[in-house]
Amino acid sequence: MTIGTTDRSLSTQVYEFLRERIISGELEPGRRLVEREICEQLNVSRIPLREALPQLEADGFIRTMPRRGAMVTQLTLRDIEELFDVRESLEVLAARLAAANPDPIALAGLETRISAARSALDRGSDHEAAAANVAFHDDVLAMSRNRLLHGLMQPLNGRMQWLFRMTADRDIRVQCAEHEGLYAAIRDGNVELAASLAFAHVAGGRQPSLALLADVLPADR
Amino acid sequence: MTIGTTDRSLSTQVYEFLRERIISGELEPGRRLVEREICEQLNVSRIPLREALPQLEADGFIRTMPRRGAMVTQLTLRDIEELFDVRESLEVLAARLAAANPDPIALAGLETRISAARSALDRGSDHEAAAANVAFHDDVLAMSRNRLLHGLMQPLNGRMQWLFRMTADRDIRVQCAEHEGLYAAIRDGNVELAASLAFAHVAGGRQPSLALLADVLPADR
DNA sequence: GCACGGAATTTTGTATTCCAAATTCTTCCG
DNA sequence: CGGAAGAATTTGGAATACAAAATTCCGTGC
Repeated sequence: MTIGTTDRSLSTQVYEFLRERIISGELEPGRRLVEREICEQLNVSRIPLREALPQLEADGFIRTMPRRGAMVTQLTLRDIEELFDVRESLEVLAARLAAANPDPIALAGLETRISAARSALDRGSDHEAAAANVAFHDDVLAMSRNRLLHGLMQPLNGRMQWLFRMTADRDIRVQCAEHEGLYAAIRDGNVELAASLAFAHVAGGRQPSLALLADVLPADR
Repeated sequence: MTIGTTDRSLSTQVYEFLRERIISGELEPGRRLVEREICEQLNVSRIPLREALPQLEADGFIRTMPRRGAMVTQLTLRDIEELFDVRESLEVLAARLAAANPDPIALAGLETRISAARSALDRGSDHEAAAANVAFHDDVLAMSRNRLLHGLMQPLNGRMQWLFRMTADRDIRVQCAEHEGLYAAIRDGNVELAASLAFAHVAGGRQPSLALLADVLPADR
């Protein structure tokens, strides 16, 4: 892909380009990002790149060390536990806020996600079902009508995306069922039920994920 | 102040310089940040400045519009409600985690904050007492031993600091009392009590603050 | 053959200069 | 007084330069 033909500032495009490749795993954890390489590949000068890097760092996608450049963040087991704790709290908040404001249009959107996941499941496409489930979460977040919350969660989810890919297929049917329960609670405006279902949903994926990752992750720093 | 004599990268120093001045209110909300001015004032080139700006934006301290530069974030009433919601959730999580791990050294630190606040109060120095109370919150955050949580809360608190200054003196004695209760719950490892006290503590400051701000804040965007 | 030390190379951090495009300011005219 | 044309400012970005730090490479000695 050549950058420069579309809209927005180059810095933003570089940011998005790198973020996508980190989330997708193409730039694997630990990979060093060498400025010259990226500038050459994207055909941009160092200025927009060096504006993109601090953003990526602020969002936790890379770590930079003085005079040693940037590398893709390598999550430790502890990092992931921290992520789960925070995500748990914020997903619960999102569910609570969504249930407090069960807007019909947003509800219809959630329904779409659920039926998409279910039909993908029927067709045997676990991949599509997982994607629909990710979209469901994002929609709940949007439905919370708290832009700050949504903005905070985005990079957290991005950082966990590869983890989702590793582990989400595990119990995708369970996830779909939980989503349907959560949807019903939100639709009915049952704030406390939505909160506890959201909590259970996130918490439920925790131990299995951590167990799966225990041996592939680096030790804590 | 002249930048350049201390350690760390210039970008970081510029970032911190601007952040401090935004938090302190010296750079008031809505103020435009003109690159040339800042570069001249700090005697740095545009490069480190342009690396600092995306960081400030990622942390919510400034907003930038393409081709129109950066300005200090002007919180709307809705922004502040969103902040309260998120802070509520995260402070509760921090209290919960701290109570789950009542480390003696950290507890001693909390005690120090409490007695500092109380003695400042006895001396009639509301200002110092408020500072000690802010430090107390930060210590609880640190005690949660969740670096992600701590990192997320920092800019949120920074953005609300001027609000604290406006409203904190109001019921500083109530705050101290609530802190003491929270401290006891954490010390005793009473996770649920700590959580509900933290919730009440944040939620309690909410309506009074919003009422105070209702007429000075700009309308929602 | 391998560890070690130092030189050569690469990379980052920052400055400077330059330019186009967009925005803002000024000024002049109706 | 309002508005439009032109001037000045400002941002977004490129190219180049260079010192300092880090990394790589290589030759030497063991």
